[in-house]
Amino acid sequence: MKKKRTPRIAPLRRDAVETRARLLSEAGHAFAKFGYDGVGLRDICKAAEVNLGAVKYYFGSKQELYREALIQPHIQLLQEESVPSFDGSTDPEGALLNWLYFALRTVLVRRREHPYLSRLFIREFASPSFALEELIELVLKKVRHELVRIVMALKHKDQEDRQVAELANMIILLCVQQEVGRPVLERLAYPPPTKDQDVRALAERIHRFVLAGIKASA
Amino acid sequence: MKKKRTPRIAPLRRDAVETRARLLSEAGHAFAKFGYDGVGLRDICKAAEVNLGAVKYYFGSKQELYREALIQPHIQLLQEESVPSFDGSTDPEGALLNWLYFALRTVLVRRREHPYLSRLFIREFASPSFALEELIELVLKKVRHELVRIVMALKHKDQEDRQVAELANMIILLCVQQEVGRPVLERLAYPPPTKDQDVRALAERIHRFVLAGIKASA
DNA sequence: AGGTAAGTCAAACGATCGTATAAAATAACC
DNA sequence: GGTTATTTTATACGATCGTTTGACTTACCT
Repeated sequence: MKKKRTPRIAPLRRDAVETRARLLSEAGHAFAKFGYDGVGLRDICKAAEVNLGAVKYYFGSKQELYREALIQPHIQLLQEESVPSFDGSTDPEGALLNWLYFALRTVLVRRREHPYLSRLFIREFASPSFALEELIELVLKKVRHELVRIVMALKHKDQEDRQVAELANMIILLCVQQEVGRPVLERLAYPPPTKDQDVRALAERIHRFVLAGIKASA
Repeated sequence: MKKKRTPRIAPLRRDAVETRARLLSEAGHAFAKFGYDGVGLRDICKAAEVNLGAVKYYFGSKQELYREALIQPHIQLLQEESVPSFDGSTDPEGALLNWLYFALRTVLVRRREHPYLSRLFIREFASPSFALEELIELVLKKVRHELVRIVMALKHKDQEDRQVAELANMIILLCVQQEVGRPVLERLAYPPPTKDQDVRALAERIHRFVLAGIKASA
C-alpha cells in the first residue's frame, strides 16, 4: 500500500510557518496577475524562494494552493469588519446608505488595499472556477442578506419576493461592478474612486440614485 | 532567406472557405467554454475536423485565431442591428427606454442566441486580453455615446461632465452585468431573463428605476 | 487533360506543465 | 549532543503545449 500523506496544513517548525506563508502570498500575487492557467508553479516557487516540492508538501496540489490564496484573505477581510446589520424598521434609508458605504468601501478600498485580492476576485467573478461556490457561500450571502432586509423594509414587505430580489441584485451589481468593470470603465470614462472620502461621496450619490429607483419601482 | 508566408485571410477555393469557417466556429466554442489557455489547438482542430497546420495556414497563430473569433461576430452583431440614435430632445425618456431595451436585448437575447459569443465576451470583460481595446473601440463606444446624449438631455446639459459620465456608467453596468454577473446572480437569486418578452419587461423595470435615479441625482 | 497553385496532412521539435519520489539537510526534543 | 521527525532539495516522469516543416493531395484554370 502506498504511503498517502495529507498535506502539511499547519507547519510544526517555526521557520516553516514563514515558508508556507511566503508561498501562499506569492501564489496570490501571481494568480491575480496572470490567472490560474497563466502562471506555473515553478515561477511561483522561484518568486517565493521556495522549492517546487513545497507546493505538494504544504497544499497537495495547485488547485488547493489557489483555493486557499483566494478564500483565506476573504475570510480575514470579513472578520476585520463585518456587514452592518439592519436592526429593524427604524431608518431603512439610513441603513441603505450604511450598507452602500460598507459595500463600496470593502470593494473599492479595503479589498484593493490588499496586495492582490481585488484582481484575484475579479478573475474569479468573471470566469468562475471550482472555488466560486465556496466564495459566495462564505462572503456574499451574508452581505446580500442584510441588503434584502433593508429593501424589504423600504418596500413594506415581509418577505423576499421577486421584486425585492431583483432590486437587491441591481444594487449589488452597481457596487461590485464598480470594481469588476474597472478595466472597461476606465477606458470609457472616469475610473471609480479608490480614496475613502471619494468612495463615501460615491456611496451618497448611489444612495440618492437607488433610493429614488426603489421608490419608483412598482 | 526564409520563405515567410502571410496567413491566408481569404481562402481562394470554395471548399477552403468552409474549412476556415469551421475552424473559426469551433475555436469560438472552445475558447468560450474553457478560456484561451484552457483549450489546446489540437482539441479545436479535432472538433473542427481540420488539420493542426490549418491554424498557422489561415490565422498564423493561436492569438489571431482567438482575436477573430471574438471580434468578427461582434461586428456582425452590430451590423445586423445598430444602436438606436437619439434624434435630439423631443422625448429623452422614451429614448432611454429604447436604449435600455436595445442594450438588454443585445446582451441577454441576441448575443446569447449566438452559439458562443456571450460566454466569450464575459471572459474578455473580466480578464481583459490583448483584444479588449479593440472590442471596446469597435462596439462599446458607439453604444455608450448614444446613452450619454440621452442622459445629457434628461439633465438639461449641453456637454458630458463628470455627473453625466457616472450616470451613464451606472446604467451601462446595470445592463452589462445582467449578463456578466449571471454566474453569481443565479447563485444568489433569480437568473436574468433570456426570452424577449421578459427582457422587454426587465427593460421597463430598469427604465423606471434609473429614470427616477437620474432625476433624483443632484 | 495537364499544370500549378491552394490546401491538407502526418510527424516532430523544443519548451513547459503539474506531479511524484527519495535522498539530503535542518530544527526540535530527550 | 545524538536521535528523530520535519522540511528542503534535486531530479525525473509523462503529458501537453504552440509552432514548424516538407511532402502529399486536391481543386481550379487554361
